Amino acid sequence: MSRRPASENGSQGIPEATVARLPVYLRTLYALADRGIATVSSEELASAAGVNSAKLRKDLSHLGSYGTRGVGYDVDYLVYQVSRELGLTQDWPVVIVGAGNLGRALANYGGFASRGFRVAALLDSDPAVVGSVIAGHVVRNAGGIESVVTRHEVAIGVIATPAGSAQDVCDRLVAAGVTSILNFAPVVLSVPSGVDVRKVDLSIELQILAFHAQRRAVVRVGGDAEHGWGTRQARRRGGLGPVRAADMAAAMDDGTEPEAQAIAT
Amino acid sequence: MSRRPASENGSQGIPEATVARLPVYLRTLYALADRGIATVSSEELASAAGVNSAKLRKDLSHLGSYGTRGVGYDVDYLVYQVSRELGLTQDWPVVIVGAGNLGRALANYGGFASRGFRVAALLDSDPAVVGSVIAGHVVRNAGGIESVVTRHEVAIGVIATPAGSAQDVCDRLVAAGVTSILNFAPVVLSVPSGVDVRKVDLSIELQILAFHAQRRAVVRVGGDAEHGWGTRQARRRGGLGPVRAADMAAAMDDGTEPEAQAIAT
DNA sequence: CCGACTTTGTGCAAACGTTCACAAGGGCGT
DNA sequence: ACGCCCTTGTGAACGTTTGCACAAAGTCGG
Repeated sequence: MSRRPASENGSQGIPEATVARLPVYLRTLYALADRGIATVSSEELASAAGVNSAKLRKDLSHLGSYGTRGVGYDVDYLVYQVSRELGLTQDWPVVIVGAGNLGRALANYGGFASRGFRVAALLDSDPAVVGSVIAGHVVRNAGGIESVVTRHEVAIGVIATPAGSAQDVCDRLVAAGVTSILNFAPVVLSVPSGVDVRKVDLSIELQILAFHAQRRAVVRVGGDAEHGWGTRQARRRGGLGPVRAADMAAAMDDGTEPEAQAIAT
Repeated sequence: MSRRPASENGSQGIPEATVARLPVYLRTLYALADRGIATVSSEELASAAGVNSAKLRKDLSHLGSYGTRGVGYDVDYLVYQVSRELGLTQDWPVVIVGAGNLGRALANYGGFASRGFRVAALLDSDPAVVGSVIAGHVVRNAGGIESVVTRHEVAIGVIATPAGSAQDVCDRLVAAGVTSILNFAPVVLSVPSGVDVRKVDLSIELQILAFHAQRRAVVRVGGDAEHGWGTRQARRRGGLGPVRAADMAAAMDDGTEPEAQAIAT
């Protein structure tokens, strides 16, 4: 993710963990405003945002002193301050590369446009898709990445291609001047420093859930003692050979397959 | 996210940060195996997975001692160990609620089935969609959540509904016995303890990218010195009413940052 | 069989994030 | 004008995560 050393955070510089929560606060604030609520305490806002109130206050304190003691925070005012801090008071043109299932869903996604993000172009390399219209956008040939990025001064690119093309597309986006990338392809992208990559990976999230679900199941059924060949010490094997075949057979036959993605296209 | 206190981690119990990286290692390992590589060092694997090697080794050490000093890790064997730790040696039936753009994209997503996850059912409440076939699944009425969950012993639910229905759907999934939820709707779900929720939110990711992109732009153009009305002390206003409009106007037309100064206090 | 070389696994310290608990500050009723 | 009550903002303690640096442990050539 191109982590910036926090040392660079002289006096400005909001902790990364805080930045990641600001959008949640913002959304929550919008919801409150919609319900006609003008003022909110840290306790209320925190509970609506699903965090604890001390954390919320510390997070907001990084933006400045925008609350009123004994009263709380003015909703509209805070909306504005958080938006400004996140850079949402300006317009962000975005290119989406890959117009498969996912790219289409993204282009149609309403929340996309709702916070200052605007789809500048939707690109794909498949001739069968190029030229079709999706969510009001004519799908352009992926060959045009450079010209679209330059002409619209796009800073944010979304990669919704299959894994195989992702690094290529990424390189071209970066070469064209994109410095922020949201990657949906299940690969680790390598980018020069100064470029920010965030990834969204359904499969990873499911695997994390599976881990916890499994742990719950094991605890419920078997207690937390170790049993079978799972014990760490017992697992140590002398050489690298004999045991492996059995292990692998067990692993293979459950339908697990290697990569082979094709999210889109 | 229902965070478990790490104190509960006796000798087993893998740090959350490690769990979140295991799927990335796993994917990387599969890619290596596909290229016919049988053995890999922590340095190589780490660089392919985009982390540093000390972190990788520490992460893997939580699963056991599965490497060979002077040699590295056997790829197939490690694949199996990581899979087992994540609970991917068993089959996980998943229900997807919401068959809109996103739900459809998810149902079609190849990577979904590739790691032991299987779509048990696809549900929607819209009569116009119910009955249609998507990715080989007949869309069922959302009223059938309970029976589907019970019959297939579903532990993982995916919410791909609009924000407004998400909490309802979530409550019903939980009541039916689902303990792990992957939420794509832009709301904070509230669940009883013991239930695990992970969220995926495109809009949040974009906003985080926007924050960094903006920061880069500001630094490049304006330097990091403080200027204008930004100082915190100066920011303090008397009441909540009168000054606000002016502040906002000022903030609007001067595109620069009020941040930038000593947190000292 | 030995010694040189490679790579793992881990103790430790520093960085980072979270939470508690409370002083400082501001509104509001009297 | 005063004092009570409420809520913010933050110092300090604690827990978690990262990364360095190196001893332990294994391989491999001779």
